[in-house]
Order: sequence, then structure tokens, then C-alpha cells
Amino acid sequence: MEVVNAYLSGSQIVVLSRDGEGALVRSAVPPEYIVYLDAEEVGSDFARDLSKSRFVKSFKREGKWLRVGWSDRLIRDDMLFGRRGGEPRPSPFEERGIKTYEGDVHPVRRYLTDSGVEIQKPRRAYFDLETDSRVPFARKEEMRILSWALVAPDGRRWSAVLEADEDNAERDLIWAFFEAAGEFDQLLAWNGDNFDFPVLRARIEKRALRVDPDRWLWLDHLALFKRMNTASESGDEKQSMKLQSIAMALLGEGKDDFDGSKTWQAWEAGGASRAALLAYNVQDTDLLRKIEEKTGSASLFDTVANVCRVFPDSRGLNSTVQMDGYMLREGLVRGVHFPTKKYREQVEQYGGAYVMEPKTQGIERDVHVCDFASLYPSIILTWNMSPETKVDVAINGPVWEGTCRAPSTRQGFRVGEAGILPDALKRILSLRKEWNAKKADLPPGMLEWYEADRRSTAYKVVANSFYGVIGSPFSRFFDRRIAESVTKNGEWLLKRTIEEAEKLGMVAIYGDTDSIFVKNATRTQFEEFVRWCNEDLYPRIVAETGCVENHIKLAYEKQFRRIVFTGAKRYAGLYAHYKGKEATADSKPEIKGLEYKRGDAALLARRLQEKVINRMIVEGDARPETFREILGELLQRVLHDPLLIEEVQIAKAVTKPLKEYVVKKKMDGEDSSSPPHVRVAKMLAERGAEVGAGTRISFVVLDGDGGINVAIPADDYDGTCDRYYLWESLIYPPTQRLLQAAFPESDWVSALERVRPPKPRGKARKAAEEQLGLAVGAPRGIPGVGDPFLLSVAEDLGAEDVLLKLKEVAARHPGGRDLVLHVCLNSGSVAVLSTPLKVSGSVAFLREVEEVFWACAASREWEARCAN
DNA sequence: AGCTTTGGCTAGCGGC
DNA sequence: GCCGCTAGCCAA
Repeated sequence: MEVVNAYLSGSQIVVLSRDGEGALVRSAVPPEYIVYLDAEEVGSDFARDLSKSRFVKSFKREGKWLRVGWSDRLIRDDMLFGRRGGEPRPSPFEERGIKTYEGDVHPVRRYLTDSGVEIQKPRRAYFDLETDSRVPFARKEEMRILSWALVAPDGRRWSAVLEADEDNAERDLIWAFFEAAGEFDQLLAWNGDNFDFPVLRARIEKRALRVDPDRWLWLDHLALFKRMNTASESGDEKQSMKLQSIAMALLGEGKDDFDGSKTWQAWEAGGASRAALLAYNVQDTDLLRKIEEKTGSASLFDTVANVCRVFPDSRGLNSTVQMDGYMLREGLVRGVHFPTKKYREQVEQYGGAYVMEPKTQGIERDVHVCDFASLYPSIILTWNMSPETKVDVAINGPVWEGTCRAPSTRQGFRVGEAGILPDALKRILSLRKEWNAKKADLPPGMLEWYEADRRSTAYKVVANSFYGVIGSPFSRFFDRRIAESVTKNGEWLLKRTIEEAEKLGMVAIYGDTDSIFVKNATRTQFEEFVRWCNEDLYPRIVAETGCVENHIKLAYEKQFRRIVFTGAKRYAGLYAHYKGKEATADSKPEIKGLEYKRGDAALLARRLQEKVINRMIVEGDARPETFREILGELLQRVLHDPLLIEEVQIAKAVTKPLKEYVVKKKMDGEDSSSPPHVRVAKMLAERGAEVGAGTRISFVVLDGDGGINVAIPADDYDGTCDRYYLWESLIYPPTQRLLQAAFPESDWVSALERVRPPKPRGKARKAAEEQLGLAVGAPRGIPGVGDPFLLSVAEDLGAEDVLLKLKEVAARHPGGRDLVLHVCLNSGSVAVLSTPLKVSGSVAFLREVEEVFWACAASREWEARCAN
């Protein structure tokens, strides 16, 4: 039997499936709250008590197991977790020291597992809601839906707009949506988990619509995209997760001039304006269809869901859920059950992989790289790691008969019969092979070819998630000892391999988790080394730890013609060949970890790094002058030219609700500052923007000169920012580190590191301050209302020029009239004093003033330096 | 409420 | 200027 959805509804599980004609068929099964117990552990007396208990609805012996069904969920919670009332107390099983198995498993999961039904491919549709922009998400119960659009994969589309600002009209609108959605099983919306889905549920309730939303599989397209699209080239693609940005990067379309924050106004205006709202709504929804057409993520996920026997909705995206689905069935078939999942307090971390600190000097040439094929899965297979094969063994001395021992953790495992985890892994990997073979037999591009390709990828996804799930304290399969044995065996294999390479005169300059970078070897020597490792070394050393199978395999992956490291996990290199295929003249460099790859680096920083990498790594230019020239040119631009917001902003996500950012108290009792992106996030939230966990905050630093940086939302950018900060903190350091690593003998520090002219001090400052009647040490940073504000004092700047420019700025600024600006000329010194009336309005003005001032200072400074 | 892991780098803040 | 700490992102 095949099932497209199943959910608890009242006192039954509603099961939906599509028949041969595609019609939706409903059936119902009773929900079961089951716990498995080890019969021997329970003993006959307690077993009899249980079987007679009024809380127990079903009682069955299944081999060594007792299968006990509770009368309902509350009884289950009470019996297993001691959850009734407020006071936690030990459960009857805990009191007797009896382990329970799978007691937490949800009735729908239980039904899917026990019945062995197949998960059908759902009929998919995409949708998007437009809602009243005046209402924040927090009050979604009052958030009127203005329009909706629904698009099918074949391009058919439905949409509707609110007729009147009345409850009945909205009721009709929502009703029409569910009528259109009726022929589909799975509904996707961008960021649906955090917006469209909860809004729709809230409005169904508010308008008392007789619709059961559980009848559909709700899948957040953004969450799907994030999970499935892991490959990304540069930081450019990580700037924004907004639908329009992703569509732009992926499809080259999507930018719409409609202002999403003004939906209410658009609707209220009626006529063409309301039509534009709906058109925008439909167009956005169609982007989802196009994104899927391009990526195939949802199709792949359908396949993963089918393999794991989970439903393809947002919940099913979680690895723990997928593994639960796969393994519970696997266990049932083999007569194995897994522990009940309980809430866990934070648990201690375990040790992970080995990362070598790069041992390089400048740009290295001809570096060979090998890596282990699927290292963690092959370790689990080789050492037969599984909860039920785990066994205590002697820590020292010979390995016991019938067991193997992880060399670092000294954890033992029985060998011979495959454990349930390795067995499942083996099946998954062999299925992957099968589908790969089928794929190879089919003409590429055929429907069946795509399906085979997705199957193969789906099995790979599941196999790769095994280790992570074993290491997760939130998973049923969590086993710290096994997880640590996996990582530490990896370390052991990596270090043993390095040792052997170095015995042969090669030099390992870097390695991370499963890879080794080697120099002082020819291609043939390295090939030979890898072959020897596979044929001789691994079978031998693995057998010495008691293993009876060896799945460890090393592969010669690539050779770098040139490569430079700035530290662990950070490098840029150019291939000589990749898997034996020679690089061509237009081969792109491989860049890892550098700011170029990071979504939280300023665009100017990424572009500079890219340019320098291309020059020194791709083109092989090794003259420091080349780079000094590039740097000098950019510095001039950064200090003097107009800069676009995209070039200067930084974007960072807040990872939790704003309230949860703990504000520490300083020694003086004052609150300490949050990170800049959090401060800006709070500003935006105050203005009414939706800022939740995961929201990316784009901001610009106006003043990064000591103390706490002054940052503003990118939307407030008016062309002014702290250009010295921009250069000294954001743009130059990433490239400086790269150049320092590549050309260690050159000096990349003194000349360009500090470009901010020194603040005047001593006599010049004092004179100006006296002249202005200011106390020494006037307030820094953004002043409060009415505070006198000493911006800067400097010597010998061509004071007349400065004054002229300042007047221009004052005249241009709308709030200039309210701002008292004093410019003091005193024997060649200039001081600017301002009394802002309203901080928010005056900040930009003040910054512009300061900008002018320092620009003059900087050009002097720069000229002086160039002359030297 | 639900959650795949650990290792490493960098920036910002506060305290000395 | 250094160090401890938080935070975010990336490599594997």
C-alpha cells in the first residue's frame, strides 16, 4: 500500500493515499501509543501486572520483547516520563530500573513503521500570501490576508485578492485558496515555517473555517533550499536568503519593484495598485516553481522521504527524523528496538577530527592531495560500530577474540555478525550502487535517468547523515562513545598515513579530517603511495585492531600547481589536475574559508581578495609591486569615491530571538554593548520590522574609531560611512593576511595598515578647545540631545577649503537649519562644534561633516606618504 | 519546540 | 596591547 499523508485527527489516524486514477482516498486506523520492553528484564510478575492494568490497552509478546500499548497519550507520558502535574517523579520503569524502548514514538510514525507502507510522491504546488503590512507577525491572529497565489509545477495558476476589508470577504478568500489547493498534497512556501503556514493556521481559526490544515504536507521551500543546496562558490550568493535574491542568483530574474512593506497601502488604493499587488504575488509564487525546476530539490527530497519512510514536509527535512524513519523499520524487520528518546540536559562535547596547522612557507608548488572516500561511513563499517555490538574490552594488550577495538578510544565492538547500524549502512550503500548502475544504463536526460540519479543521491544523503545523528544528543541513536570512536579513528588513520608518507621523504603540509596535502613527491610517487596504502597499509593496521573487514579507502584527488594558506581551513590554490584530468587555462582557483567565500564580508573585501588571488595564484604574478599598486588604487577609491551600499555593508544573521542576547553588566553597572548586528537588529525591531531567529541584518559602520562602533541599518545608508574603518578593519586585513602568507619576506604591515589620520592632540587640540570654550575630553561618539559635540581638531589642513566644504554640506542637509555649526579657525587649526537637536536626524549630518574633515586630512597624509 | 557533529578563524567588547 | 569571552560563519 502507498500513503501520501497521515495525521492524527480526533481519536483516529486519517490515512490519505492516491489511487490509480489519482483520486484521494481516505481511510482511518486507530492510533497506538506503544512501548517495547525487554521481557526478561520486566520479569513475569510485573508483566502480569502490566497486562492487567487499566492503563494498558494492548499487550503482546514479540520474541524477546513485550509490546505494550497505553490507553492514550497522557497515560503514556505519565507512565514513561512521570509527567503528570507539575512535579516530575520517577516512572514505574525507572523505579524498577527497567529500560524502555521506542516509548516516545508518535502513533503516526508507529503506524508507518509497523504497517510498512510506502510513501507516495505528493502532488506538489507552490503558494505565497500577501498580508496586511501594518500588522506585525507577532499579532498574526489579527493579520488580514490580502491575497494569495497558487502555482502548479505545470504552470497552472490560481490567485485571488480580498474583495473588501471585511471578515466575510476574507473568509471567502481563504476558502477559495483551500478549494484550489484541494487537488494537491504538498504545499511549498518560501520561509513558510516562519510566516505563511502559521498565518494561514491562525486565520483559519480566526475565521472559523472548517478546514483541517493537517490534510496537506507543508514544506518550507527556504528550509529545503538551505538543506539541499550546500555548494556555493563565493560570498556573493550568501548575502540574502530573500526569495528575490535567491531567484536572482539562480535564475537571473526576480527583482520586483513592488514594495513588500506597503501591501496594505497597495490594496487600499484599489484599482491598478491592487492589481499590481496581486501580480506581484503571482510572480513571486511562480519563482518557487522555477527554482524547483532549476534545482530539483523538492524532487530529491520526495525520494529521500520515500527511502526513509517519512513524509516530505518541513519536519521530514531533519536528519534525526529521517534516520528514525529508516532505522525503526529496519529494526522492526530484524527484531531490534531502540531506546526511548528522552529530554536531555546539555551534554558534554566529545572529541572530533584532526586538523593540521599548515606547515608552509609562501606559495607552495605542486602539492598533491589525497582523501579518504566517505571516511566516517567506512569507519562505522570497518569497526562494525553499533549500539548492540559495543562491548567493553581490555584497554591494553592484545585485542580479544571476536572483537575489534578503536585504537584511540579503546572502545570494543563485536565482529562477525554485522551490527544493525553497519548493516543498514551497507544496504544503503549497495542500493546507491544499484541506482548508479541503472543510471549508467539509461540515456542521460530520460525521466528514468533523473529518477535513478535522485535515488543515488538520496541514499548518499542518508548514509552521510548517520554519523551526525549518532553524535546528536537529541537523537534516539545518540551514542557518545560510538561518535567519538568514529572521529578518533579518523584521526588515527590520518596520522598513520602522514607518518608513512613522511617515512618516504614526502612532506605533509596540511590535513583536515580526511585529507592530506603533500609536497616533495612526483605524481607517480604519490599515486604509488596511495595504492600501497590501500593494498598494504590499511588492511594490515586495521586488522591489527581486530577488524575482519576493511572498508577504508584512500583516493588521489588532485594536485595543486600553486597553493597558499593563511591558516587552518583557509587557502587558495590552482589545480594542475583534478582526479587525473589536467587543468586548463581557464580553470578556476579552489578557495576555502577565505573572506571571498563568506557571506558576512564586505563586497569590497571579497572583490579585493578575488583580484589578488587571481593575480598571484592563477596568473602566478610574484612581484609585490603588483599588489601594492592594486592596494593603493583601491585605498584611494575607498577613501574618496562614492561607495555603493552593496560594497560597504556587512550582513550577519541574528541566530536567536533578540531577547535572548544576554546583556552583561559592566563593572560600573552599565549594560555592556551587544555585537553591532544585534544593536542594529534591535533598532529595526523598534521600527516595526520583523526580526527573528535567522534574520540577516545588513548594516554599515559610521564610526569605528575606538570605543564602540556606531552602526546603522543598511537602508539608512546615505553615502557616508567610516571609510578608515572600512579599509582598516574590513577590506585590508583579509588581503593582508593573504599577501603576508604568500610573500612573507615583504612588509605588508606598516604602510597600509593604518590610514586614519591621527587625531590631533596636544597643543593644537587644546588651543581649539579653549577657543570654543570646551572642556578637555569632549564627548566622543554620537552625542545626546543638546550635547556640545567636538568632532575633531587638526592642524594645517588648508582651513579655508575645509570651511567651504563644510558650508556646502550644511546647506545640503535638510536638518542643517536646526544644527548649530561652529567652525573655528585658529592659527591653522580647525575645530567643528555642533549642537544636535535630534540625534537620529543629525547623525548622518555630523558624519558627513566629519567625513569632509578627515578626507582633507587623509589626502594630505596620503600625499605625504607617497612623496616618501 | 525542536534540534546532524566538532574544529578553527575573525571581529567586537570589556577589563586589565 | 593582551586575554577571555560571545558570536557568526565556514571546512570537514
